[in-house]
Amino acid sequence: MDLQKFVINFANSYRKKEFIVFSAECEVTYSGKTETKLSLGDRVILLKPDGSLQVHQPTGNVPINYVKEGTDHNINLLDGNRVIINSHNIPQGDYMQIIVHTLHFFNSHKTEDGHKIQLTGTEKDMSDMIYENPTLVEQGLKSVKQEEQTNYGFIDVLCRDENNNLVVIECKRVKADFSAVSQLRRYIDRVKETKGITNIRGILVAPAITTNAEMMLNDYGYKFVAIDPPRYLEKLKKSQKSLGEF
Amino acid sequence: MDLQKFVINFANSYRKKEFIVFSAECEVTYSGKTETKLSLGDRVILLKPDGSLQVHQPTGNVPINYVKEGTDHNINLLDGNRVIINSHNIPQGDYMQIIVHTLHFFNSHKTEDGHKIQLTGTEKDMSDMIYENPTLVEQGLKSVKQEEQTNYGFIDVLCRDENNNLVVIECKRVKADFSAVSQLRRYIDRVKETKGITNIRGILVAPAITTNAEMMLNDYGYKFVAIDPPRYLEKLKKSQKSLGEF
DNA sequence: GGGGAGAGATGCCGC
DNA sequence: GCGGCATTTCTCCCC
Repeated sequence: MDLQKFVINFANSYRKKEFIVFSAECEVTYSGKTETKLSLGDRVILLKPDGSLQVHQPTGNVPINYVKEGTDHNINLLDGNRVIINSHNIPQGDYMQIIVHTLHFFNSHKTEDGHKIQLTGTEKDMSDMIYENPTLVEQGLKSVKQEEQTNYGFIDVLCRDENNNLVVIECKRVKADFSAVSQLRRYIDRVKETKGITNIRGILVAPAITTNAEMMLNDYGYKFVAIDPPRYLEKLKKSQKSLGEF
Repeated sequence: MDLQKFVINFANSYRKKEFIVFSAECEVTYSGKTETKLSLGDRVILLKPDGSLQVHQPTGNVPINYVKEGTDHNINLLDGNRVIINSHNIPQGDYMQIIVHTLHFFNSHKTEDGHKIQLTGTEKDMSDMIYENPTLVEQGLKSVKQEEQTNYGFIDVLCRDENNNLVVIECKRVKADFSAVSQLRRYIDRVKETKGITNIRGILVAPAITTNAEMMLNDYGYKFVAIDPPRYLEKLKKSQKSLGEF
């Protein structure tokens, strides 16, 4: 497909809100939240029906450049042998420019997909599990409230221990770091202040914790309990079962 | 292209490490860090030369499903009218399965792109600007050190004020929130402890701060100074200039 | 490779 | 829309 035909096809497909996919040797500049410049190379470009556009290099999980949904796009022949695509998103303050030198392929088509993804094994699942069964965390623990709102953010799970101390529990589905400990401390500070109580404990629940974060946690007098998110428990059970079967 | 030809072309292109792009009505399941299920719909799929694969719905800036670089892929006819692609990444513990019902288009090609993106206007640029010119933040401020390491993380800029107090400065390139305040507090706590001093102040520098975060900041006795990242300053100057010209 | 923190983070939900 | 926060975050840098 020559560049003139590319311009016409692109414009038609864009007007019809089709999913446009093409590959080209191109340069990209972006101006908005920052300024970026990407010199000539081969990239695959997706322009979705919602107006979002992504530029993909041959490596990496994320687009090297992009504009969000609701962006307006404009295509023109720049001279005999180049094409320029200007993309504006006024509310976002974003502007992107692609200069196409060579087109490798072009495709566009109507798409139908109303489905949402179903996902399990999130932090919320972990919080639910602990709220339902707080003794997983500590003997004698009783759940009080989930997602308790404070002015300093919300607490994953609030419990009482067997000595009737309030216990603030913060869950992380991956290895806990400094910011998790800071978050826990922030909630405890706030509860101490608003409820005017001092017999309050903090527990950080995660599959693991970094060494330094654990030291900080200990400095603050809080506790770490290692628990995997629900999905990992299932996986573990299955693998143990399989091992048994062999 | 019929499904049998799709399987053959896919396998050939994959072996040659070409950039594969296709669109299909398909189902996707993923098992790894979580478990996901996505039922039948139209998606565009990218398989890059590095082994990473992404599934894109017609909307959104990010892939709905993906596996990272270094993943192994396997394609087969499932029965007369479906194709199954199995993707494994053993080190990551990831497994993905795509069942293709209808193929909309297929393309693959060699790509060349060794270029890295150039980017300006980051938090580091902001930190540099403040280190070079600390009086932007406060009259009489003198820079001491950039990226001072503490056991609780590193400090963006360390200064002394005109009364010889140590001043810890934390920069954010976007509106500051609770976690920025928590971060500042963590560093100050640590400096107080390790250096055994109490005449230490905290300043949070950002273009803006949320109301609640500012209350928390005030509770802790720290200070907020509104400064835009370098690029925004330029932008502001330009827009003021333009206004003057009209 | 782990730890720590930024990112043009993105996306989701709540108010 | 802002706020608060998780994310299969991803990416980079430093130890």
